[in-house]
Parts: sequence; C-alpha cells; structure tokens
Amino acid sequence: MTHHATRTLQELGYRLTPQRTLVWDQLREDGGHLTAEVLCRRVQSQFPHINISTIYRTLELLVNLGLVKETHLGSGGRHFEVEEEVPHHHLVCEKCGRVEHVHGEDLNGADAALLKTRGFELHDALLFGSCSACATTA
Amino acid sequence: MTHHATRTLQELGYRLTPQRTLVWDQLREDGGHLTAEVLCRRVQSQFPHINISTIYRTLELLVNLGLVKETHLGSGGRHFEVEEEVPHHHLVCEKCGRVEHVHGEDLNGADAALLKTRGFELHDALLFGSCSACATTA
DNA sequence: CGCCTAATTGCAATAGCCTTGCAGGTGCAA
DNA sequence: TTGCACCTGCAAGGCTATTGCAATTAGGCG
Repeated sequence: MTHHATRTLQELGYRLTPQRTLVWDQLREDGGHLTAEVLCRRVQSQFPHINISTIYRTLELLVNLGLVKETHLGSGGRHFEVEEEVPHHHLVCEKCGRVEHVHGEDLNGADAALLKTRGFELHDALLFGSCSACATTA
Repeated sequence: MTHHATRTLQELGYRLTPQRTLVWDQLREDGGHLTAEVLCRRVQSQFPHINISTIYRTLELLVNLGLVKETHLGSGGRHFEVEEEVPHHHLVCEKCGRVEHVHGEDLNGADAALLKTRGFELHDALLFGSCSACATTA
C-alpha cells in the first residue's frame, strides 16, 4: 500500500488490515475499472480467505475517504478505480467495451458552454460511442 | 397508444395487448425517465393485474424495436424513456437527481474534438454535475 | 360472429448483486 | 503483552431482474 493511503487510513483511526492493503494494491496495480467481484477474485489469489462482503465494506470506506472513485460505466454494474489527482472523464466504447480517460480540456470547452447556457456545473462525463478501432471497422 | 407505435408493433406481427398499450402510454405521458418499478405502479393504477415481469418483457420488446431507449443515469438503476427522433444527451444533477436533456450542439463541438483527437465517435453523453438550482445553493 | 392457435401473460421460482447481523478474530495503543 | 474496539467471515436476507410453465387471449380465418 502506498504511503499516502496508509497514512490516510491510520491518521483517521482506521486499522491497516491485510484485506484493506490488498484491495488497495489491486486497485492501484490494475489502474483500470474493477468490479467488486473481479477485485475479490484477484485478491483471493493472494489471500484466499477474504470474503466479498469485506471487499464491499473496504470499497465503501475507500470511497468515503476519497481514495477510490465509484463509476457507472453504463452497464448497470458498479466499477471502482483509484481516485486520480487530475479529474478525468470516461470514454466507453459501446462495441468493445474499452474504457479510455479524457481530461476536461479535451472536451473543447463543453463544460464552460453548459455552465453558460444551462447554469450546469459539469463534474463528470460518461461518453458512450465507438472507439477508434471499432469505428473504422464498422 | 400512438398510431406510430401501434403500427410498428402490428406490422411486425406482435400483438397489441392492453398491457403493451398501457406501458407505452405511460412512457409517453411521463416524458421522463421511468424505472420498471415506477412504471409498473403507474400502469397498475389503471390495470391492477399487470405483473412486473410483463413490464420488463414489454420494455425489452420496445427497446429492441427502437421505440424506447434504456438509459443508465449513474445510480446503477435502469431507466426507460421514449426514443426521441432528435438524439439528446443527459445532464444529471448529483445533488437533486434532476435530469435534463441537451442536444449535441450545446456541447460546443466536443464531439468533433473527440473524433479528431481520439478517433472517438460520440453517440451518447451522460453528464454529471450540479444543476443551476443546486449550484447556486451550494 | 365464434373458433382456433400461437403469442402473451401472470405467477412463482430463481439468479445476481449487494447489504447486514452477529460471533469470533485481530490491529494497535498503552 | 494485554485489552478492547474495530474488523472480518459467514450466513441470512433484500432488492432487482429473469425464466419456466400453465393459463389466458389477440386476432386471423372460416
């Protein structure tokens, strides 16, 4: 577990258990968007006894502490990823399921436009479409 | 049921049952984004015997025929709305849950920018943030 | 108009995913 | 090392969605 996360947990009075450490490490290592179930299977390869309910409780904790972010990628399922310092949006390919990250400036000022025309303050965009590979194939 | 939907169903050999008619009518009347459960309760006020499984089967049919669109509004739940002729994107307020529609041109060319920089062809955007009412209150 | 048949429905059982209560285990401060 | 409050594993339960099946019914046909 990274120093950062370790300290955050301990400073706030939470215990540093192997389960929490492994969940965090897997999320970091993967770098992508894991479901609770997949995460559980990965952690179990190193710590077979861990239970799915612990995964959910740990994820809830990490989300509340701002260390992990829960995202819904359109399928109805919940995905979890390490909270990045620079916020980003998601491009989800509806054909192959690939997920890419884009930053605010790649949206061509759509956020500013929405604020101006609708008074809507954009935090998070989930963009569905065809990725470059799938668009050219189609 | 509107002439349009009636004909689509019948021309394709599907039966025009009161259950299907009522589901469609409720979706049209509401105009918004209904969950299967809420839709079921509304239909039941006119047709008490209808079962939730019929709601799901009808929604599946209407979605497959392109008459209804399924949207995931971030909460993990499934919502259904009448498929509009002009495609639109969704603004979802993370505080009050309100959903607004925006059209492509309100995104300030973000779609073109994504296509150019990433080769990503945008179909559908789900935009989370604070609506005008909630942003000013916060 | 009534019959016939395959499509459709209601019901109950089931599947997935997630949460919760509780008893036992364990990090960690002293 | 000890103690206890926090955590975890387990099993039960909840909620949403799906499915198998028998009963019902829309709608074509005579």
